Amino acid sequence: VERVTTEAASKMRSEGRRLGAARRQVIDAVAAHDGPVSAEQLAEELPEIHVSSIYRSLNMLEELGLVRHVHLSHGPAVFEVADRATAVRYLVCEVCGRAVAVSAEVFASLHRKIEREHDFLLDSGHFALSGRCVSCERDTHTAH
Amino acid sequence: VERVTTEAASKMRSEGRRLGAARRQVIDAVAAHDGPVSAEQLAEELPEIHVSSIYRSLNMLEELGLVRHVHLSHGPAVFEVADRATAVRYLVCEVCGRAVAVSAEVFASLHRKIEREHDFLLDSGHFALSGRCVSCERDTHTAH
DNA sequence: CTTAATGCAAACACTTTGCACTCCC
DNA sequence: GGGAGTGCAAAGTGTTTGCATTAAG
Repeated sequence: VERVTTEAASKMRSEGRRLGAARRQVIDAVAAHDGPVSAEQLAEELPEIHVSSIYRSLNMLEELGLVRHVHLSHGPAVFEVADRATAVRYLVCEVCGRAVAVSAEVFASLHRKIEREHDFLLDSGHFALSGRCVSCERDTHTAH
Repeated sequence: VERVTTEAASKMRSEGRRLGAARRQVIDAVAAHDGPVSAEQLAEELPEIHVSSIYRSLNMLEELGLVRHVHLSHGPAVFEVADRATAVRYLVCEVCGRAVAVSAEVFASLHRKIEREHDFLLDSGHFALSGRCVSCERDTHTAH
């Protein structure tokens, strides 16, 4: 959590970037969450920082490779620290909206298969995988 | 192509829906494409139909299960006839933006694995999978 | 003739941008 | 004190909605 902020600071300095109030607080806030956060949520948590600065900070942090955004479904993108984002994939239920994180390793053999058969290197983390929890699926069937 | 329109007409009638100009033309246009189309593309092809009617038609066709929309990346959703949409998955290159369709069967074992290990029924078609063509990957490496 | 479908304009959600001001280095 | 960072307002996409009008059944 603290490490992220320090790493961010040095990366930014080494690129001639400065570390203003918005940036510092956005990094800290993203790192403080254990799951992904939307820009709007961050704006609520940091009332003195303007939304546009939050977006700008997130974008620059993403360029530096410290943060990544994921699309869980329709609705806003969500951000999280890069190393967590690369370790995890999200399954989002279309019915209840819940997002469950699963290890990226679950996709390893699919990656290999697609690289072999389609000359394509999958980045299966950028968009969540949608579907339905078995429990929601059951509910829609009994409800018919 | 013709079959889709006929099927649509009967499904709609059986739900007390009417078949106006916009709907008929939207169905035909979607069916005429062999790949996915955005609402805006359809609006260009059908200048006498207003965009909002195109969206309304697409949404209702989706409710009837005749059409599905897919998110290829950022940018607008794209629509295609339901049976094609369920047979195919898209791999979208983050660099060149090209979308390649691959058989849904490629994902069959992943589906089973995720159902078994996470009680989750994957609908791997709603969002495209992003990544990079091997050729684009090569280019970004040599260009650094 | 009744009520669903359409066109149009306005609203909406999310994100980016231009510009003046601020404050980090 | 010079230029990157910030706030604010405004614009930009992509999509939906309210309402008066048209037309399908």
